[in-house]
Amino acid sequence: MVLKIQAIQGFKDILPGEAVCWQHIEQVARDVFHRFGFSEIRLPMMEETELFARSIGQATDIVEKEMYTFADKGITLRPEATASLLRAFIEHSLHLLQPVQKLYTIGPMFRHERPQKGRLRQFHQLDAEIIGADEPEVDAELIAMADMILAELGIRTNLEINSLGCPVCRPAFRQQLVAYLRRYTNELCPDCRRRTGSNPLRVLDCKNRNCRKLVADSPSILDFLCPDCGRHFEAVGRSLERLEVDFTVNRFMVRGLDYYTRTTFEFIAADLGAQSAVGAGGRYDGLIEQLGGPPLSGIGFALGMERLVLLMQQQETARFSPPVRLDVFVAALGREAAGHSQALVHRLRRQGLKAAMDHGGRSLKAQLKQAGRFDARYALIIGDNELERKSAVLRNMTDQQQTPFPLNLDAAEESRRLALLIQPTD
RNA sequence: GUGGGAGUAGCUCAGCUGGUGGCAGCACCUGGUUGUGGCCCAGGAGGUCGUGGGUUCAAGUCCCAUCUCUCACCCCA
Repeated sequence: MVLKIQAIQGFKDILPGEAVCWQHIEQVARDVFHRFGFSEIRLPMMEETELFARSIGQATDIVEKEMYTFADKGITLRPEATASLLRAFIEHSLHLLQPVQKLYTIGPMFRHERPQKGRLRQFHQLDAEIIGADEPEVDAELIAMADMILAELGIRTNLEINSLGCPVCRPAFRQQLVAYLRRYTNELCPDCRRRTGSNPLRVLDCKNRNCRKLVADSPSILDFLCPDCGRHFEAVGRSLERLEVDFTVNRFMVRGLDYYTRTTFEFIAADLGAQSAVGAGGRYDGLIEQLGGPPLSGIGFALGMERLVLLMQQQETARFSPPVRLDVFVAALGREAAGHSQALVHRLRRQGLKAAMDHGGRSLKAQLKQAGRFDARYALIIGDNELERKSAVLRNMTDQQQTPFPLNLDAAEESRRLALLIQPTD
């Protein structure tokens, strides 16, 4: 070996065994999205750097130090999906097509963070957004959709919701909170001392025990909500109850991105280590206008696919069906039989069957072993003997029953007969 | 960016206080069955013990450096 090349830090291969889990998750998610009337939108993975700076927030860690930016070209690998989606929404004036747009997108995001459990530098999200509606019932419906995806994957989580208020009421709260924190500056952890100045809301969800204790008696954002925000938050709760979605209100929950307003929520999972949020989102009224679009409000969420996979592997309730089995494995013995088999396998595939064979000229024993590895339902054994006698052996791999299969037909008829005999399940 | 833990076969790992790399398990290949998978039995293949330096008669084992992985802080899906 000249030089050992491996995947770069924080980037991971998803091997076949795990990929079936990913396929399952995507399939379930798409199905639920479609049930809720969402349409897929596919977006580029790079945008002008400016887009993220303006949406996520200039002062956030993401923009400040975690973005993969090609400085000379002024472009950046997207660290999240919402900004790109809104850019596309605005660019193509999608609001003119219908007043309320429900969109979802699935794909990789990039952040230059230190990898740990449930956190990678390239990670994947299921992202959904509702644009053009600000009714609290819409918030509830979107949250209920995420809840349904998790439920159908068999993943157990706790849903926490909060309201971050709006530009009318948040400044007053922020001011009061800072005033409160200033009184305890000496007792706060160093990080929180820093946060008090830069992002005081972040102190509310500090993990430090002492900070938690101090913050327990801090002013509550919920007491500061303006009448509109207060009514909105109450209604979201009532609506979630109608939809039978369990939740708890957590006034200490804050979100990292600057654009969030009003409703925010997180789906928390045990078994995920420190990165316990498997999904999260919130409302972002005002953001679209801020990006140069029409004055429309919006709300969205993202589910972390790596975290979903982790939970699927760890929670016994989360299961998915194994990969589909091969319908038939053709075991050929001898050159002539191999040629005949290859043509047959090809015709079977044209008919929609999952068929395979081995081209190594290996022993029957080895070939049947391989059929077993494919979890083939049937094996068709064709040797030069069989060609001569015009009769192959069809072996049911489950019950080991073997029946003769006539080879004295024309090619098309032969594959049709076989297809009929083994009755593929899908 | 800051800490802790770990790197021995494709995978999971033994290897005690330095003394020849493991009949180890799984997986793989071959044979037991002149052409019949899974179970069993026998055999085989597979390693510069992450890398570089040092101590020593002798290093997988001790020391230093470095790389990688991992968990946590931070941040967040």
